[in-house]
Amino acid sequence: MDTKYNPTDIEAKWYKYWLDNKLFHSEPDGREPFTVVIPPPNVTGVLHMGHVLNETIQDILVRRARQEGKNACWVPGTDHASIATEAKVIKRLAEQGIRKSDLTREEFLKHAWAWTDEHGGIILKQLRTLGCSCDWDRTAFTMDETRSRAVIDVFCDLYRKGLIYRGLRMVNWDPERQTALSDEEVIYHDEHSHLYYLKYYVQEQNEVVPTGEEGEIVHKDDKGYYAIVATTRPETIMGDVAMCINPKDPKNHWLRGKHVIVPKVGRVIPVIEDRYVEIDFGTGCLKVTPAHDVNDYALGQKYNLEAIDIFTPDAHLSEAAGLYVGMDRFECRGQIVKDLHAEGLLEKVEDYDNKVGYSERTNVPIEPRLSLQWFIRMQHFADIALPPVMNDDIVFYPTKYKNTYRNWLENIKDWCISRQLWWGHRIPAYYIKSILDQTGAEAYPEDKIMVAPTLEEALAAARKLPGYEQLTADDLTQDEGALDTWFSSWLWPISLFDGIAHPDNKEIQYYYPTADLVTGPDIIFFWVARMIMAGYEYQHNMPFKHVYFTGIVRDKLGRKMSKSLGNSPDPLDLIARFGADGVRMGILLSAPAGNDILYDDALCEQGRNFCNKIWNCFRLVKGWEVADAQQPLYARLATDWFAAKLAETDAEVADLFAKYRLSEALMTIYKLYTDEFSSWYLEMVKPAYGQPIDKQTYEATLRFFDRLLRLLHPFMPFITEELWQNIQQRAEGESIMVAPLLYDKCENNALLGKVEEMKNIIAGVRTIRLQKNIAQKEPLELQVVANQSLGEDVESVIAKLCNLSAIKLVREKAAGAASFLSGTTEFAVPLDSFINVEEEITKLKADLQYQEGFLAGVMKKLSNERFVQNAKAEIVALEQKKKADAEQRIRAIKASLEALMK
RNA sequence: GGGCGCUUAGCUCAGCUGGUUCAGAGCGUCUGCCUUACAAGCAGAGGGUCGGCGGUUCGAAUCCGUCAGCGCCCA
Repeated sequence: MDTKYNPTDIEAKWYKYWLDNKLFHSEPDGREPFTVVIPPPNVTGVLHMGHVLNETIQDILVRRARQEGKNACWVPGTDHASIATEAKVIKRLAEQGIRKSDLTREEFLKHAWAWTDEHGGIILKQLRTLGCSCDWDRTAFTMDETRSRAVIDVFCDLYRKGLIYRGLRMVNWDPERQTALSDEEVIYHDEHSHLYYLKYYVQEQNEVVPTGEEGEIVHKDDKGYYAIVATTRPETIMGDVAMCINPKDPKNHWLRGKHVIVPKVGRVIPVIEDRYVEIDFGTGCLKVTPAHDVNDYALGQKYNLEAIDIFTPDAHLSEAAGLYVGMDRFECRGQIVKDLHAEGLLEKVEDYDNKVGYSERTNVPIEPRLSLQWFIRMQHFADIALPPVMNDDIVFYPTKYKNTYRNWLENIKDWCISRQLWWGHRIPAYYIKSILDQTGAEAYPEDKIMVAPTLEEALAAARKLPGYEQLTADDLTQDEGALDTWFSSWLWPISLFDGIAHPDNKEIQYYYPTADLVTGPDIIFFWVARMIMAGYEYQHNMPFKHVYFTGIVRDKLGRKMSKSLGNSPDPLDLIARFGADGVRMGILLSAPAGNDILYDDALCEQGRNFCNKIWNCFRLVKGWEVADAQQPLYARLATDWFAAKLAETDAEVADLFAKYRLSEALMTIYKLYTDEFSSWYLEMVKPAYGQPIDKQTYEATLRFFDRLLRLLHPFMPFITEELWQNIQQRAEGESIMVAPLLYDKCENNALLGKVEEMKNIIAGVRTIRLQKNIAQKEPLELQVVANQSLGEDVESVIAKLCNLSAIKLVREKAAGAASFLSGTTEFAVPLDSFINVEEEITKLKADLQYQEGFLAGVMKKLSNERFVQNAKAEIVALEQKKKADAEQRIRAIKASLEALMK
């Protein structure tokens, strides 16, 4: 064996072995199922550090479940990411000089599929290098046949149930992609902008009568009376249809019932009154632009105002604006401000910080826009999805996200599910052309929309309408929109098992509900909440039992990883450098659930080093010659002790898994390997150079190794398989992957305590060697100041590890000895020439001072009557024990000091 | 503006149903070692008045209040 572990070839070898033996594949059987569905990455995406974290965690859970004898099934797949993918396709077409508008929908989709075929699945291939044990036979895509069918069926079903409606609403419009977005796809950023104060002259100049009440503010210049409106968006004044004041605002009462003239535009608009207006914002006068602001739209509805849409879909000024036609919205802002200023219509400009919504996908400022879109009524879904999380049928890790979840569901808004895109599932709604031609889509009568999975079914339904019996397919035209990608993702745990079309099929019955979902809290609304809704709606059950929220992977300075910063390492490159096992350990080590992880190469380095450590442990053990000899006392103690230690750790790790504290579980195993197994156990049993080991100890050691490898396997699948295959000859197809965890029950707290004490003594002798600079090969004598010996077995280990010539029980230690305390017992190493009396005295005095201080603290407690009365009996007894121990130690130290000072 | 969370060693975090010599872990740092599995290693050591203040209690990192700083979500 090499002295160093070389992961590259070994990893490729075992991944192929696992695939060849179909070890990832699952079929329903009599075992308990353990299902995980992958959060489908974007089909055209590539592996990044966030995926590494997320998929590693899933793989750990899945592999552990497999070891526990469950029928583990991890279903992989990708989603079509309609906006992102369509954008990429458009960009590529543009490079070829093709515009989307030059193509028909069908032609465009051909390009999109070509792109998908070309890039799709790259990320899934990359997951293999990470060791992910997905059932690749089940790989799915949100736009494949089964998943598409589910989407269309659900749309039709919800429409039939009255839970989907079409309506003219103010939506978040992405002018870049020219599509509506859901509320969740809008990200708000703080922005330093300006508040522009515009002059709106009163139409009825001669009728102005100041009320004279306290607080009234009347504006007048040589052109007459005017009102001032403060706005952040002066470019929208072309859409103004009213000015609104608060009826309780004395500043503006004089404007009641008047009309004002929109500056520059010249339109005369009424002054209306509504308590919605904030009296203290700006001047208390609000311009009302129903077509371009959500709140204004509501006001417009209430007061029956016209909505003038002044923008084109790409956010340029439209003909309806009358002015600045064809100009970009922000360019227009600059220009109109200049013009207003020039005409004396701009009273002043103030700095102002506000929040501006941006498209999550294109990062372009959102334009609120009135348009006809499809929505899902969400109250029903909120009602079915809230209780299971609140009463812990579905458990979130960490639990703090329960609050987030509740807040969202309790303030649920309808979900805009239509997108003006081609790449995605086309909305299965059909309109009758003749009506459409006459009336236009927006006025299309709601009761004459045919929603059906296919054109044929839509036609059949349409023909049942009185007067439409003779309709042909040509008379129907399908809605141009596509559905939000999340409308397919929310069905994922069900549609993966074809549970929408066939809700009672064998697979969905077996695999659903899934066990664990691992995802980021950023998509708790987008995805997690909606899957819960769909789960209860279509399977009448939760989609998963546990949700593990990961943190965000940041760089070591705490910055988000991003392309522009260039601070995101390429996972494949890391795997090449540190091995997949090393990277898995690195990413997991400092990733407690829900906490952001500050990635540092040093973490992967630690992982790689750990692999090397395990490798070398194995090298040592496999290098031993075995002899048919009696097991030495020290080895007997070592094997008994490690069996107990391993059992203890098994329980700890099981507990940590149950709490989803995977990072801590790995750390616990890491310490078991490095501290207990390598540094203590192996050193204890290791035969002298060139000597063989007895058979009994050797076999126990191999058994320990086997158990250790199985325990670690979910975290580091490759190296554990490699070594496990080398512990002994394995049959073809056998794998640690499917080898159950071994639990040799072996509780022995007394033994564990005894060995911990032994370790202290050994550490004490080692410290003396280091301090006195005495080489290990120089034998020493150890004196135990006590009435009772430590026991033959313990002594044999101490003698072995400390290279002692003798361990002697003494009543008084030798003069000129270096001493230390372990527990309440004093130990001494006679040193004669090595001892430095001054140093020893200083050390002992410091120790004495600490012990006396400690005793004083204990005494203070014990002399406090209220403590003795109120505290639990065992607490008081403990303090008394502390007191006795401290007194004993103080006596010992004092005796040593006296001896030294003689 | 509403809500949630965080502040413990140089760094990243655990501990927080109050009481074991409770102030911990990993990494880093320092010291000594190329000891015949591993220098990607071994053996040791140092390091924090648990964000500030106040309160409850016999007893507070842990419970309550308050202030400061940081972060996230929603509007």
